[in-house]
Amino acid sequence: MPARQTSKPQISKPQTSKPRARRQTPEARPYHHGDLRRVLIDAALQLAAEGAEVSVREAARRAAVSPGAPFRHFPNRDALMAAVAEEAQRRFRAEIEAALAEAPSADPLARFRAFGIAYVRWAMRYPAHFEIISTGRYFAHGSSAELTRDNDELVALTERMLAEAAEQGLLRSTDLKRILIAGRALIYGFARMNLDGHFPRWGVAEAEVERLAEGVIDLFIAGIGKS
Amino acid sequence: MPARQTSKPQISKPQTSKPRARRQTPEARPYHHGDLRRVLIDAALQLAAEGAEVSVREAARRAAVSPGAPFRHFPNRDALMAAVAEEAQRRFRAEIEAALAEAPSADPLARFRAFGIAYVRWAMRYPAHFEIISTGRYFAHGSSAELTRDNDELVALTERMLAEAAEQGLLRSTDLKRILIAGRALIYGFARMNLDGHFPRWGVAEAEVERLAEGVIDLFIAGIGKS
DNA sequence: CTCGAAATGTAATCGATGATTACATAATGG
DNA sequence: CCATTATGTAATCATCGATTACATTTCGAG
Repeated sequence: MPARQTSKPQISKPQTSKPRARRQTPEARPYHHGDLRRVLIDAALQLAAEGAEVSVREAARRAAVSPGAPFRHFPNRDALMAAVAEEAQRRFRAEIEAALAEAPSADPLARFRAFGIAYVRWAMRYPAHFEIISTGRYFAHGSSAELTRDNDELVALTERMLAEAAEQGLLRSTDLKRILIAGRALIYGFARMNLDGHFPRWGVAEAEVERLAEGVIDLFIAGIGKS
Repeated sequence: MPARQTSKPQISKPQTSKPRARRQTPEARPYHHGDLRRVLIDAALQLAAEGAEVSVREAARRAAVSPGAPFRHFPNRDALMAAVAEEAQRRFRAEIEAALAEAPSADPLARFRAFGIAYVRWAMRYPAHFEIISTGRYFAHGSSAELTRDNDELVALTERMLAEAAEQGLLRSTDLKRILIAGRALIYGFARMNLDGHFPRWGVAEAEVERLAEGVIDLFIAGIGKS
């Protein structure tokens, strides 16, 4: 994958076509490139999805733009990564909520189960994106209000499910915080074990993972349930 | 932290003292530096502990050696990281086993508890080291036989504890694999949530973490236990 | 409509990094 | 004692994130 031509003359871009690019939304945007910011985020997102290192230069390259251009839209690499994380988190949350929309609203523990399964599935399907939103290793996590908000709402979601379960007398223990953290640790830990490549060492085959996730979550729910 | 002088004349090293450095072990080692390999690993380990980026050059700098020297001992950066991981894993395993040596050998679930707590504590105390040995993001995890072996033995350790618990009729379920993975996911997930900075978002204070870990593990054990 | 200010992109450059190479030197062992 | 070999140095490359000076396009006020 290395050995990328560095002396490529950059094509110099004839710039003849592209008539005008009238704006369509009330928010106005189109400048030179059209919407470099958006394109850069998508490029970075795809870069991550490909398992490649996400570099500002490579994103710029894919947007057919000079290496300095991205810095007009992001003060530094971390800011780009934060934007990428926001986008990923938005998609993540949307998928979780879609899964919950199909779950029986009456049974809080069934909803918890659906949440956990959707969580693990998304992490399996978009490992690089999950990595970005979950570790804060690529940028300062608190730097994005949107990210924090999205995350907090997901936390509140599971909190409500457990509170409801407690109200309905479904739980053995009343220490909701402990149950909440344990449940999340289980789900997060399972997703990460898969992501971090632990499962081969545990004799768990790729095809088995999803079913195992269900089993593990069921075990947990049975453990906290009454009787 | 940047702006490090690049034109530093490197001191040219008088090299007068250091009489001979007779070898002591049957394995022979002392060449020029003494034991650059060892020193580089320690430097990298400390670099990680300081939260800094681990770079080959910086490790070389700390060993007072030229930037190319490390490559005589490691074919590339990843190989250095693998050696660092081996060292970290060795220490990790030693601490886990020390903790288990103090646990009651008769009660397998108590041993499991002790294992989990020691695991989380080590991860809290040496976050960068834990990160290195647990993610495989810094090098190809399967590339080190020693690392694989150490890890497998830790897996086998918990496996045995659960098998014993099952023999003594302490468990509700007979699906040991499921319980094993769930337990590990819980412990690993908890450690990672702490490492990845999730807990502030969950309203968990730093000082609270260790006690919460115990609670969460107890909750799990109660969940899988009979009655 | 026009023209200047602001937004956006380019080109060149900097220091740092991982990696490779040619060369120097010190240790080992026949 | 000396040649082989292990070890380290110096120089060099390409890539990266970042900054700066400069060019060009867009927009809006008059």
